[in-house]
Amino acid sequence: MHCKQFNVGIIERKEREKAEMRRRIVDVAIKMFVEDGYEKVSIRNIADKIEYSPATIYLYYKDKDQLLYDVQTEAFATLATEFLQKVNSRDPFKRLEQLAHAYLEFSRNHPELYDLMFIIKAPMNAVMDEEKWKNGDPAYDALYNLMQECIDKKLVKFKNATVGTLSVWSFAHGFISLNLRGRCVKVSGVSDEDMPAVMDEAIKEYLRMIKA
Amino acid sequence: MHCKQFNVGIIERKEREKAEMRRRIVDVAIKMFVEDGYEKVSIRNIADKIEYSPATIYLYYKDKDQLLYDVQTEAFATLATEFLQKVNSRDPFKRLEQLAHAYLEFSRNHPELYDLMFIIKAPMNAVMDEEKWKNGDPAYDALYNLMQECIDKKLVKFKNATVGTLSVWSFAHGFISLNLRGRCVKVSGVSDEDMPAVMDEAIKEYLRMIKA
DNA sequence: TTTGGAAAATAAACACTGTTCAGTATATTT
DNA sequence: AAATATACTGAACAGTGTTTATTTTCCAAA
Repeated sequence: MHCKQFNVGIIERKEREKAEMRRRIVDVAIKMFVEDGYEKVSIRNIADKIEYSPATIYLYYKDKDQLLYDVQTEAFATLATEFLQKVNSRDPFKRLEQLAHAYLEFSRNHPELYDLMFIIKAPMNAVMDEEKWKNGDPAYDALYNLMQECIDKKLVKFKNATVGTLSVWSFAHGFISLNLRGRCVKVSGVSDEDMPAVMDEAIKEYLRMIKA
Repeated sequence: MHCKQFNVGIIERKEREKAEMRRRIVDVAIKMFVEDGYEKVSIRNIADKIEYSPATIYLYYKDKDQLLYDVQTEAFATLATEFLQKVNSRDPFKRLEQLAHAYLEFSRNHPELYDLMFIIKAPMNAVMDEEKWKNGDPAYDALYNLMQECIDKKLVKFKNATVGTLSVWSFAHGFISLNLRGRCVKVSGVSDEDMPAVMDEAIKEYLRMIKA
């Protein structure tokens, strides 16, 4: 109970080491996601790769959901980077098209990350009911602000930015998730190779329709 | 190797009993899905409820995926029934609206079934890569044929029935699945109670947009 | 420099999961 | 009644997330 910690340098190093360990865990987890798929990501597998005991992970994360939440954070950071790179047009509506295209491309290049970000339940269990889910904010806000600008400049038919944002997002997510889960190809008769083209056409058509 | 079964009545009864047992298993499984959620549906839980050993279930189903596939079949039958009841207008475009509404309503009344039908991976593992997924066909065809009729009568903007069908379906599924997975409410600022209204409005707006 | 105590890591266990298999009980045929 | 085929199950295997008691490591005071 008595205060016995005097060396500030050491507690700082300890905190640094704690953060480094969390980084190591998340890095391995995200790598396993991308390389081996969601199924292979177990606490024991992660522990094996970082050469620690499974119990050690629980010294750094309360449970698996909390860990997956941090992995999700990382995945959203990747998406944000790609948005910044690819959404750069002067014309707001063109930026909307670029954003949609970047979103689709991300889902194709990182399907396992997309899963974790938008489909899988687990990481959301780490978010308590009262508090807010912050991971999705930058990506959502990027679309929302763009939508608001398009509405203000009368470039789209939407009157309400929230409805417009959710509509565009849902349209893209619907296609992507149905496809990722094998519901799309296996029922529509569209071949696996042609699916991306169909999706591109549908998105293009949709964006043409919402244009004012 | 020699043919030793002579009593046809008995083998017929055996087949009947086998079918009855499969029914009992599927019925309990679907009941557990609806009542307790996907998470609680384990082979052991099902076995407990039907008062048989877990190993017995494997005499009737190769694995859990095959069982979930049969549960999915049942769920799609429920959806088909609701379609038949609620999609009855003379006007094809109105039928399209009715279909969309019925789809949304189904997802709200049976979220766990919706999950199994359109989101969860497992039941699709039972479908081999070469063969077709038949469960979704009646529902997909209902929308597809309706879409084709609307195109033929120039009631919608779509030129291609497949693109039109997948677009409408994806739009609805996107909203529903983002919402079911807690991605929608926790990022948009829309309250949990207002979400259905926002979805209804968005769908209404979309249907207005695709109208020729 | 040795000792006392805090902090970090772990082995082992618990309660689950899907699945398999050897062995038992039941039903049918010979 | 004996032999055989069918139906069923207990126990085990290999895996999961998680907890706890124990050991190892590390740092500060005596």
